[in-house]
Amino acid sequence: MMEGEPAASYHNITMGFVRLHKSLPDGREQVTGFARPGDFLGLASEDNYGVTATAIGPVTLCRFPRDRFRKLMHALPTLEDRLLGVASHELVIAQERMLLLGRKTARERVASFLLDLAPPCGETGLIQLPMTRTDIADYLGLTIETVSRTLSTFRREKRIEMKVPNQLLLLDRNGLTRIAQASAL
Amino acid sequence: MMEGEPAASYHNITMGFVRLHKSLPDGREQVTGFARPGDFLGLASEDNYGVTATAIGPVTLCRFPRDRFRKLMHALPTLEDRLLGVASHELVIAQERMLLLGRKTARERVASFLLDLAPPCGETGLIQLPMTRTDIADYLGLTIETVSRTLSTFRREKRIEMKVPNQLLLLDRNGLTRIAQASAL
DNA sequence: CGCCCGATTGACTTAGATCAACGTCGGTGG
DNA sequence: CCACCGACGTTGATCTAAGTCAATCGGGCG
Repeated sequence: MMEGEPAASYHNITMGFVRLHKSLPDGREQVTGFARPGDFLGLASEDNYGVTATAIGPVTLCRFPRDRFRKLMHALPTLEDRLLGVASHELVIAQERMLLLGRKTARERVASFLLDLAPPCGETGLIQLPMTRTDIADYLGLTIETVSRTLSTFRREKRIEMKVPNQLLLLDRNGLTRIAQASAL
Repeated sequence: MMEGEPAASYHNITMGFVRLHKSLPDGREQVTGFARPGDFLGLASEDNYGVTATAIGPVTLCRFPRDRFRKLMHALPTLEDRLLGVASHELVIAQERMLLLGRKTARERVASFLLDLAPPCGETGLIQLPMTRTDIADYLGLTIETVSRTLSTFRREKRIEMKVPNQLLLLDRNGLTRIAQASAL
């Protein structure tokens, strides 16, 4: 699924991770979101896709041809209802990201990012990062260097632990929450 | 309608302009969008509103209590269909804004903003700005000074004309389009 | 073993923010 | 009627957060 291409299908991820992104002619990239198993792709499309989807590692997904899916949707009002709910939720998330991209500092962005990843990890605070530093940077509107430096700072401050680059442990969730919300120092 | 408040109603603007925004505890603001007559408010809500709506000047709107509206929606599948379409469109716009906020320069942002305002003005290119420089800055993730300076630059470059601060004329739509898309200088 | 790719760290640069002064206009009251 | 005031906008000087450029590290793979 590629930005600008006719939106022929909806998809549902069954395994793996997908990066959704848009780009500028000169190569600058903005990751608009990451999709995890269970996520539904294609809602943010009109006649053409608005973003490009790229697999991060191996992915399996379930494809629904657009016309057939729309018929199904009309036959099952509950489904359409559900989709409207999903779309509303995505809009709320999108607005939160505008606040992050438009007004937060690098430190606040990275803290917000870590906390967004936290829920699925429950109490343990152990986070697997399926994406590279480049993906994170393009997601947060920063450079890989700034992401790396900020993570190092959090490590020095004992807010996170990171033995390997793509697996980390939240040590100070409260502190990170304060930083993410920009509540006074 | 205020960020975090229970989402009690949907609204349809019949007159005037509304600013939708989120803010950080220390006062930093991000305008997530402006709404014009005909626009529908409340789609981007779950149980609570995700943004605050503030009137820019006098506004009249049509209020739909949430429960009643949802009943109506279930009775009229065409309406729900329409709303899903609106939500998809909003998502596409939101993604475009993430690209702008995350990756575009000040110059590119202001050019994009001007072009977004252009359509309703047709060929003439005469744009009425209902919002202040502060609103524009908070919309584009910039400061008022940068917005003002960039507009002055465009004026010096004969791309726009601006006799009074809130009314301007597009002189070089092609040039602005090139700038907005970041297509080589 | 050596290569390559991703991540980290350091030195330096810069776009845009901040701080500050000034201009302009519309409203208010003397 | 016009002098004052406050809000909004513009412009200039300076500062800084984050970007760029560059060197180094480290782990997986052929």
